[in-house]
Amino acid sequence: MQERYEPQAIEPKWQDRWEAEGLFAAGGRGDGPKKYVLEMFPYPSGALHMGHVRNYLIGDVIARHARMKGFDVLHPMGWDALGLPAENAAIKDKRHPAERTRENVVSFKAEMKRVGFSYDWSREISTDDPAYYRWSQWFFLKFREMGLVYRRTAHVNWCPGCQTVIANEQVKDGLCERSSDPVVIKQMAEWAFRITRYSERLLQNLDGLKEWPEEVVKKQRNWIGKSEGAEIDFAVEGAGETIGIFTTRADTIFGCTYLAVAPDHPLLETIVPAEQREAMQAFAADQARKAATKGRDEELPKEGIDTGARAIHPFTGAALPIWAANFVVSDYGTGAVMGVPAHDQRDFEFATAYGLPIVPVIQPAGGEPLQAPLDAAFTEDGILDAGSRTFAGMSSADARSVIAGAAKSGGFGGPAVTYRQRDWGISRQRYWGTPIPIVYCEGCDPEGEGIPVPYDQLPVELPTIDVAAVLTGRGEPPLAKVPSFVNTTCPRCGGPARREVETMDTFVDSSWYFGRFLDPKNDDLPFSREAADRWLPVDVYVGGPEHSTMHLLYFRFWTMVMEELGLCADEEPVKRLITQGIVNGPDGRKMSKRWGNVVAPASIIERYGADAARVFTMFAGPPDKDIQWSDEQVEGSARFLQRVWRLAWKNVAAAALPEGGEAEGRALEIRRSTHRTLKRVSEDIERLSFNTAIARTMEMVNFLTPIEPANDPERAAMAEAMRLLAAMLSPFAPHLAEEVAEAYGAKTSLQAGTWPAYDPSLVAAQTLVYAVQVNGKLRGEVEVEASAGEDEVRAAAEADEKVRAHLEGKTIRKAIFVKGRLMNFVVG
RNA sequence: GGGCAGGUGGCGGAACUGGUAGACGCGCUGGACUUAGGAUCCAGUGCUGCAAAGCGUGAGGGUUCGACCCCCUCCUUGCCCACCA
Repeated sequence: MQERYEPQAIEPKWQDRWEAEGLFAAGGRGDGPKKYVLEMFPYPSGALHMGHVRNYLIGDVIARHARMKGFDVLHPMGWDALGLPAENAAIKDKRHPAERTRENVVSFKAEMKRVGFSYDWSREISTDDPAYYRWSQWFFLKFREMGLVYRRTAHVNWCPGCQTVIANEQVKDGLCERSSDPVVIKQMAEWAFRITRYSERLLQNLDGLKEWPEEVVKKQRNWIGKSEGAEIDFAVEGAGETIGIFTTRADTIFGCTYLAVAPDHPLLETIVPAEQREAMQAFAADQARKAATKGRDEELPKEGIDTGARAIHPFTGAALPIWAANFVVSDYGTGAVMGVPAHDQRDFEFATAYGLPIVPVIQPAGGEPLQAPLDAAFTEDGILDAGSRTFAGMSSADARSVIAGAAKSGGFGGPAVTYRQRDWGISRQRYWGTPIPIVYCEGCDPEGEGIPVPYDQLPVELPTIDVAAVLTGRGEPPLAKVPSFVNTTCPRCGGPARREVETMDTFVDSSWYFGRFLDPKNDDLPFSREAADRWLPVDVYVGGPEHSTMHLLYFRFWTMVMEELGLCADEEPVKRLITQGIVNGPDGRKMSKRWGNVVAPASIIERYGADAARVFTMFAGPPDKDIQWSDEQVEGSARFLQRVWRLAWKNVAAAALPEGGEAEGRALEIRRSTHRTLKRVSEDIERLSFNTAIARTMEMVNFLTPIEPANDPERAAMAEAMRLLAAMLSPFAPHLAEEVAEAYGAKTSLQAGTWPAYDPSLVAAQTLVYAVQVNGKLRGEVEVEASAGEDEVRAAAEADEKVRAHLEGKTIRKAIFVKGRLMNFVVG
């Protein structure tokens, strides 16, 4: 240890030493307790930004602390390398995405190392490595065997900017989340995963995710969107067909005066009378166009067209018009609704616009009967009136189940559940993704269902390409322009065949990467069962809350399937989830190039050192809250570390003194302060309150700074304080901590050492300060022996002058005593 | 339109289970040391007030001996979803 604190000198030194000693390698502690600490792996863009730093730091603090607590810690890092940003960059500067990715990884890794993250780099993975995506393809094939993959023609979100299909989850306010281009709806064939088969399980299991933020659980619940109601089938007059509708308000069915179906409802082709067909098609095309061009928050005016077909009301036998309407969406429920204008606001507006009858059948319970004509729908529950015939007099709640039951026994429907969640379309018309392991053979697969590439032919590798010729960002998918890739032989008949030219959504790659870290070199399986049993589930997962409904839902789904495949024992991937807040710029806006308020970690490290950057980031606020960058606060953190250093330097001669021995007087005070701090820091770290943990150490340093030890017990107490302080600070400021610990005699890295235990006898207080209130207002404080009971505290309180003044001439009606806290006199 | 999370000094934030609101840091004020100090150390710093005291956690109400914390109404900021039947 030298007199001056020079982070630029000590930080690389320790980083090299950690690496040389292999301190962060997982699996070195036998069968002891394990901890798998994971942060959402990044797309390796050019430079690390503060948001990354914060994300990884939260994990790093937890990992470092866990190692000191004796856990065998798995803390890996890898690269979510495939995907649009890399491909778009490649198009822009005509370089192969793989090249750029390699470069970025190198610089990203170097920057990460400079921050002092404690990763086990021997497990590094990258999704663009064929040895990795081979297993994504393997999963695709397994999923297909399990009936979880299918080809569908669907309305897809097409981003003209990205020239590809994007998932619902990737559309924000009608714009592509990535490029901000307005998304258009297109009809396309695509591969999809049947995630909806797991909707109920994904929903049910949420109750078990006790250590997930409520916010994320609620978002997922919302996203899955379970809705319980009834499906009712209406016969179409003279067509031999029925239209099923889904409703949550079966109690209102007698108020149904029309049916409304989505403009693109498949049944329309068969039920629309010939003379109406042309108008129908024009309407559907018009609506498709309007839907595609509508703005973000825009709600289109309700439009519809009478199809000319008629449906028979299953309870009344009445013939109801079937309308095609733009407010009915084809991919929710059955794509058709019953129009009950009196009791549904949307139906009301539609009926009003087109002059359809409005028939109230529910009356407010105990209120005034509804007056015709209504000026708005009555949407609350009530009592069924005479219009509901045999169901009249029932409450809405009762009627819902009774009517659903009646539909069931009548053979025209019954209780039904619908989910808002849709299947997961994974086809992307891009190059830089995992190739879908399918070939098409006209000879033996004329239907074009796709023939799986045999497992022993995996991986289907991305071909090397001429970037300028293939990545044009226009036209058919890039891989279609690579004949050597497209043309192949059919694995089934040996004849000529064409490869699938679409690639997979990158969310596929990130759905199971946490498993590959367990066993990154495995050639037989994505990972071995043995490794899974040792390390899964992930104990702590850290990432942004923006992944609540995409990644975090997909990888829960994936884990359920992996469990079914026997790859792992748990069907949930993560025990504890931490969603970290954003790092805003000094101006309070989200750091982004757009605002020019980005702070590069490298510049901070150069100026103040990585430890200062780390301490600032952890001290600025709790992990899940947004924090604001502040140059002054960073300086404050640097200043704190300087103070620690000076304190350690000043007392370093005491390092040679033997530890322990009876302390009294000031030596005892020093020891008390140290152990009390240790207790609180330990507790704060356990509950992830890193900002307050750091505040505790600051308090301790403030207490110790003015002390000039005058004798050996005091000096020894000071040395102990420094040793424990180094341990406490090491998750946050690991480099400085190592340097201090070494100066005070540590023979091994703190990471190899143990988290210190506090001495309970030094933590217990001798005296306590009680607050004394009169009628709930603070009037004084009294200090008493810690063992003092109510009577003693009361006596001391009543003896206090200020308190006495407020009790003067009043009767104490009640005295409330809270042990260790306060005494409250209620007077009158 | 629906859902979720927030609103505490000049600023970032503490207060973990209803028990002394403002820990810790920044900033500011004064002092010490110094050729100097943007270094360091010491003291102070919620508001009003000379003081006694009073007032204070977005606003208003309620429960309680006691409310930043629980309940109701409202305002406001941010995020997410959205013709979802």
